[in-house]
Amino acid sequence: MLGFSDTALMSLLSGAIVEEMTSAGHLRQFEKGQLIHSRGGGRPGLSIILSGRVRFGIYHENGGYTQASILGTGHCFGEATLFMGAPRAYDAESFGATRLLELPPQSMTNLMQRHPELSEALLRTLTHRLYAALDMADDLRGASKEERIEKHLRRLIQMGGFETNTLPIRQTDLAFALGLSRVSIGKALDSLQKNGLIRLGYGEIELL
Amino acid sequence: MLGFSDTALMSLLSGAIVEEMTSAGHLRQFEKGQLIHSRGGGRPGLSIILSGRVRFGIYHENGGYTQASILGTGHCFGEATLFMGAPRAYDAESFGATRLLELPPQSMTNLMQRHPELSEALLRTLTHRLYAALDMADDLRGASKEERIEKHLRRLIQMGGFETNTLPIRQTDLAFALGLSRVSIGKALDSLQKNGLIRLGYGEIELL
DNA sequence: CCTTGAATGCTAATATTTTAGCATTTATCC
DNA sequence: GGATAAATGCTAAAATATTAGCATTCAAGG
Repeated sequence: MLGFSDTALMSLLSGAIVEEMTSAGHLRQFEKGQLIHSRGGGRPGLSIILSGRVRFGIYHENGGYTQASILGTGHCFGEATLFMGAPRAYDAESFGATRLLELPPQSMTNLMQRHPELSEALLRTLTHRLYAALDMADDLRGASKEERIEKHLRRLIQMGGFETNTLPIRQTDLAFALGLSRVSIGKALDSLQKNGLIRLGYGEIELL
Repeated sequence: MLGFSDTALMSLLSGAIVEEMTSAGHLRQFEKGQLIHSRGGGRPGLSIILSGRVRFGIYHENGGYTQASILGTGHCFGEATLFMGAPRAYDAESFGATRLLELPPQSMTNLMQRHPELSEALLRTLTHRLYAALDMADDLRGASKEERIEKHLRRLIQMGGFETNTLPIRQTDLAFALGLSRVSIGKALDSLQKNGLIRLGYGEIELL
């Protein structure tokens, strides 16, 4: 399971189940920057990222964009459509060339009934995701700008499964993601760079 | 299942399973304001709130307190100790007279293997909690003070299972929970009250 | 009903953040 | 290598939030 984050669904499943899921689901391929589904709509089902990365966020009517998170290879999404019957909460788009395994609700119910291991793996990933979200909320209200940025970058690397520590992210995205203005982010990034914690590039940030 | 939030674990389980869980677990009783477990420690296991309410937060060394959330009757907590092997993330204390059903990890594994329904119910609650947390994070970065306060109060009522819309909460707690100063919270509450959305009391806030 | 501690209300100086604008740098495409 | 669009850097005024202090109101217990 090379390159997977160890909290990703796929790294918690045995090869036998993965095979069975592969034959039960169906494959979708995306090139860089294609829309996977829109907020509010989308077919229900669980999607598993076989390769690549998916970026979640909201495209606003005024043209702005709020990035919520990035999930990398091995992670799944769409749990809310399965377990809450909810529509898609975010716009999702491929962040690079991406292959998805899509499992309709029926297949998932079927698989979970025959394999308690699958339910357990889902419980583990969701618990990890829940605590990551709670941690993020804690940061948003408690931590300083600099701490918030550093933690956010670490989370992106962790969940996005980036091999290197260089993230392809604009300061504008960071600003939206952390609820601050670009000027504030700029100052904080500057101070982080001066302390040797990060290196700033054009459209990218490296965590040292 | 009267009085339960419909996203609570107990409202998703059949009577048969509840009975079996009751005999497998063991009961703990608390009076108002007793410590249930401390952040960083705690025995592993799933706790289910049979009656009452539990308040989660962090007591700081400097004497301050940061309230994270309140869970009401029917909800469970401690998933992280089961599914992540993590220590307790928050200090937990009974918010009123409270009865807990505690299930050690072994019993839970056992029960989940024999009852796929239990796993599914857990998946549902956790998904709900995850999206509530993501929603909270969205609010923290995007929304105005007033919106943040209103949404936070609604979440407290929803998750805490308060029958009435009157929450026993101090403005100081709200300030900590939302990462703002008491002065800011005071102003925002004042404006909300003037718009007829809330009613302020001494140590309590009513959502209208 | 009086006392006491806790919670809220209020204020002004200080600090921080945003806004809006323009300048500069960078990567890409011809 | 020149043109172009996108991203970052920078600035100062305006808006907003925090801090710290004290005054006031409230609830509970004697």
